[in-house]
Amino acid sequence: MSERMIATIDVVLLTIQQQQLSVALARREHEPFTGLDALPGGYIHAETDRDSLDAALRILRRKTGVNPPYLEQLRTFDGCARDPRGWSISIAYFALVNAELLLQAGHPGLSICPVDALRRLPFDHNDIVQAAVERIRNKSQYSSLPCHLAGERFTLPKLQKIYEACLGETLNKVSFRRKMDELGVLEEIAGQTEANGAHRPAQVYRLKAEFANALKLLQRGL
Amino acid sequence: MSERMIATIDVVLLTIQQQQLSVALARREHEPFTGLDALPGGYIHAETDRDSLDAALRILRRKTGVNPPYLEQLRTFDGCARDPRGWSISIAYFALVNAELLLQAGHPGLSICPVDALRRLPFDHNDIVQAAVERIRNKSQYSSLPCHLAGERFTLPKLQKIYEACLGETLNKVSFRRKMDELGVLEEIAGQTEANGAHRPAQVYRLKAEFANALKLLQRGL
DNA sequence: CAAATAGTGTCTTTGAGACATTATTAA
DNA sequence: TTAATAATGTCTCAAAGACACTATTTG
Repeated sequence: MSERMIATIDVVLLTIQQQQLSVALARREHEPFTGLDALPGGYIHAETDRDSLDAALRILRRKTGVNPPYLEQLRTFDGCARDPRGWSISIAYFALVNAELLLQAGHPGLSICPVDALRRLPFDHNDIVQAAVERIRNKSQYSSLPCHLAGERFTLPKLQKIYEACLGETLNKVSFRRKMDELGVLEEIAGQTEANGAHRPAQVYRLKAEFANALKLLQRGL
Repeated sequence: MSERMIATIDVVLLTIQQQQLSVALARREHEPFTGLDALPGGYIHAETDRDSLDAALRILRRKTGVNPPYLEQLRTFDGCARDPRGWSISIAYFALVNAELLLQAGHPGLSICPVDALRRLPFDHNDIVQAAVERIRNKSQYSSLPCHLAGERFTLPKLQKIYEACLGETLNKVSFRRKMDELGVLEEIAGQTEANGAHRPAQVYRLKAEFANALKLLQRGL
């Protein structure tokens, strides 16, 4: 029946490594392109996955070992030209995780590559990564999205570096702090500071519990 | 083979009727839900559609008779619960068209319903419409998107009403005109005005040719 | 001329960025 | 004390909204 299609999931798992926005790649174990690095992906299992979000979580867990604090659908890539096996549908997802968590999982076959230094990937995976980068650039301008890259505890200077890596530009310190204050998603961990050299230590913050799995938006961007 | 799925397209075709953001519905000709109004949709044809965008255009032409000036992917709705036939994938698209063009096509079985007065639709089509409304609300704040609802020629007061219908709020006239000027997508039709009562007639504008099929974005919203 | 909406000038307020100052630490 | 970064106060400039005024039409 021609209406039945190959349906897969691909996940763009982004993280910050050495102040660079980077993407997790998994060595492919199956044909086609066996042995090459590509986005973590796999088939939807209609018997066990309730929906594609479920499938994306399962695939991420299996291929990267992490349960990301942020996961949303990116968009669907499809057509007759993107897969040598023929007409295919890939529902692409977009996930964020702290780099330490990802390295801690230490999954075999996994690598992390800065998005600006990405080589040619199989299928249309370069297009998918590009769409994810556009999405994070866009949302970083007016939301708390990059906070999910920061891990459990972080200082404002570190968070600003993360925002800057996401946006690909430096930010005004005063404006950045005003915006974080306006967003209202952070809370001070009273009394806890982080020393980082011969100078005043920085206050440590965390995401308020109610925003751990939600985004907060600004009326006006950064 | 369990990885082969039912794959369909659904299109949210939006228009403005009586200053209200409205959605085109088509009477269903096939099971399930035969005879009920639902989003125009159909199967992807792997033999003839190069990709899902192609399929969306074909389906729109067949079910509504129009070739919309704006069409983009919305997102994919999927899972075991949304279709009585079982696990399914619907790649949803989002289209804009001028109401006159749509009525001119006069396609049988087609109706137009304000999104705020929408009754219960089959499948998860209410969710899909809601996602489309969120998308247009969002993009109307900082882009030329609503211009594609305005038809060939229009005055600035009419365009402002269209933006207001999209956003669901009234706008400041001076700010709106400054933003339209800043966008730079409009051109005056020299000498052409439109009278509309016992008062000064309004200048007629059109979209510049280079923006007929493109969006222009603002740094800051309206 | 009166009434109505189109279109524009300008003032006020808000908010973003620049710059400067204070705070706190290690050497 | 010095050097370095954290944190904050404040000034300047740009842009959004409010308001008022002019323009042009019909009755």
